[in-house]
Amino acid sequence: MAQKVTIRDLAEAAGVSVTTVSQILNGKGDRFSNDTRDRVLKLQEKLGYVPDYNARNLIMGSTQTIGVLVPNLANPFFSMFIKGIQQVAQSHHFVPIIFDANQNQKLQSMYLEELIKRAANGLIIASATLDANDIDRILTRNGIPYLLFDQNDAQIGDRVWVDDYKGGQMAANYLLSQGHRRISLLVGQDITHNIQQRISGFRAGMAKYHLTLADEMVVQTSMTKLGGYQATATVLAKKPTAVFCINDEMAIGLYRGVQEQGIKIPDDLSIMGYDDIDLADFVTPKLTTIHQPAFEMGQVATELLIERLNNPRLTHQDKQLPLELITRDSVKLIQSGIH
Amino acid sequence: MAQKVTIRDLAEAAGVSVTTVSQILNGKGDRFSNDTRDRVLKLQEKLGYVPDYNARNLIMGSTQTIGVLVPNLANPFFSMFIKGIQQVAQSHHFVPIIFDANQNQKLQSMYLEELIKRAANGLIIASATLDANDIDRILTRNGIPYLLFDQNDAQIGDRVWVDDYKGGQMAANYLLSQGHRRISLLVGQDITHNIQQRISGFRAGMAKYHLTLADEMVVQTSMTKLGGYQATATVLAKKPTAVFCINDEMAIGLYRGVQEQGIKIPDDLSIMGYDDIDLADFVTPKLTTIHQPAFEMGQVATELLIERLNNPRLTHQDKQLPLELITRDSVKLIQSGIH
DNA sequence: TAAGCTTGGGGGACCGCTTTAATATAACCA
DNA sequence: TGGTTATATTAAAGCGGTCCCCCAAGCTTA
Repeated sequence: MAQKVTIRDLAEAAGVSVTTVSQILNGKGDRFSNDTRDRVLKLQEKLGYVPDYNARNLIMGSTQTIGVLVPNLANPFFSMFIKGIQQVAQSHHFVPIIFDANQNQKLQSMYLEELIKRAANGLIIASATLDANDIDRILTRNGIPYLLFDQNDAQIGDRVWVDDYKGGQMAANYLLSQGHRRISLLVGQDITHNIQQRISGFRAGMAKYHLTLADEMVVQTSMTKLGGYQATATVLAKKPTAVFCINDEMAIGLYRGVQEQGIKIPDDLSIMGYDDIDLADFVTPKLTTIHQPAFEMGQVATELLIERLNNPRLTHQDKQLPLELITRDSVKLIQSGIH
Repeated sequence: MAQKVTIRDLAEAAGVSVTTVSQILNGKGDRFSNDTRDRVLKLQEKLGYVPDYNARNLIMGSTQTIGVLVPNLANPFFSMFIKGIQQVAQSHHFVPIIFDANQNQKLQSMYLEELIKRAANGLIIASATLDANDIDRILTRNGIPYLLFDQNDAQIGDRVWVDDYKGGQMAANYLLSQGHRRISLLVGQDITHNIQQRISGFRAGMAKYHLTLADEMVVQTSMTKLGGYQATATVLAKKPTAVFCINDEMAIGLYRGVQEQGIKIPDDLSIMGYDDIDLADFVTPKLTTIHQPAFEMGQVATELLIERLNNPRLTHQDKQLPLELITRDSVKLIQSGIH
């Protein structure tokens, strides 16, 4: 490879000073003659000069980088979330660095450090296992603005959220309106704040019907397809008429387990999910679920963060996005004596 | 935020010179007394000193960064691929910067430039729409090693691949062995080299049975679930007994379209996919497909690239990974007079 | 005609770090 | 005792940029 061309090379070639080149290339060249300006620009093209990223950032103090931490890239919800991030980051000339922390505590800390090292301007963190206060401590110490996602309890950092409590209620209402009374709840291992909200909302929804969700009706497993599948027997043992899965992935896993037993959805068992990943529309039967606007959430999260980057002394930002019940084919209307 | 702590602050606090601190922190501190070393290390912890990334890279000339370009993050195949990349990158102290080019030509070029600007040490490119020669020209001009993926025609850059030709054959063989003769092929819009191989292999497989794949039996659509779904009518119109989808995503889309018509898989129609994304095991009926080791491919790709980074004058690297037929429930054994 | 603008351009400090080469002291050996 | 070597530490030269501030020459203007 040819030796890298520096600003000094370019200056020399153009017969001007380094200052002149720098100014012109940074759009501050009004005070130079057209002649000089053209010459520099032409020569830049010709020599293929690209300002050294590190040198530039060193002095500018910004990397135009946003760090992103998600628990699982393979979950379509997060794929969409990331796509949203990428889109608006790009339009603001930021670059997202994405880490899949794999729900692994240690890895997350590592990545967090890596992002700090790399002087990310801001962070978007969707972490189940990192403690919000830990994050806050380490990040504010380093003066890095961030936005917490999927973990909205702590009143720190900015926030983009959906009303999970209401989402839980919506799910309950719908299931109950379809006549279901014996409902099982399928949840993950570590209950983040937002999930907790969903559950509470669901409970509240049942309470309105003067029903309570017995503890024995909630079963825990990992929040993946496999987790849902593995929980099949346990769920079935509860003899529910419907099960509300705390995310679509698990619902899809449960689909398989249930269908393997020859049980028909929704005739023998109704299943409801949460997230509305693209897949929900492609399984058989199509999954009834609560739609979370993952892509928009990514967009808004990034917008808020960049907003704060531009204006550090903004007060706490908070944006809520709407949830929506998507009724498809996985929940059956059953007879019910009540109501 | 407290002013960022620099190496000078730390040096002063420890009562030693900047050099000393630098050396100790970079593991070259053998020549200093234990006393000094401990003092510096302790103080680093206490002050929370993190070396400035840009300053460091400026002088070191390396960013420890690998750029990754994929066509679609939401495709589970690429999610897994990326997970593989992340894993080995991490273990070699590299950080992947991932871009989802969204099958958009312009975006891809933009991202490529961005990656060059950011002085990525090397690139892994899975691009359908960028011309291999263009990539090569721009990248070698900048002296950046790279590895092309899913586009193996060009004999440039390193290469990790599976034998798609054989994969196509395997699919054909299996379908034919199950008695299918009237087979439709569902492919994408832009046929990359590897896909072309799959198709050729498939054709060759049929040829062995003295059959030919009529052009009218191949239908094109976009390589997504939605694409598969939208192709339903066209596919059905061909009246095949089986259809081979060039990737699993399309197969799953087709599943839905077909099932909406009340057509039973595999009883009325057999469907076969390619990739073996995790989902293949969770749809109903479970999808018979050809397994591509996405995760391993990500791992190997990264290993090869890092290998080259460490040793630029390596000869062309080439690694082949095995394909595997995964028979599940979406292909039916039908009566056949032949064989 | 001297002071003051305007126009076009350059010198050089500095960003935070690594590394080379040099210095100072202590220890060892014959 | 003087020379050699080992031990412990540092001064200073950059890396490739940006930007503050100064400079020179030609024109006005009162």
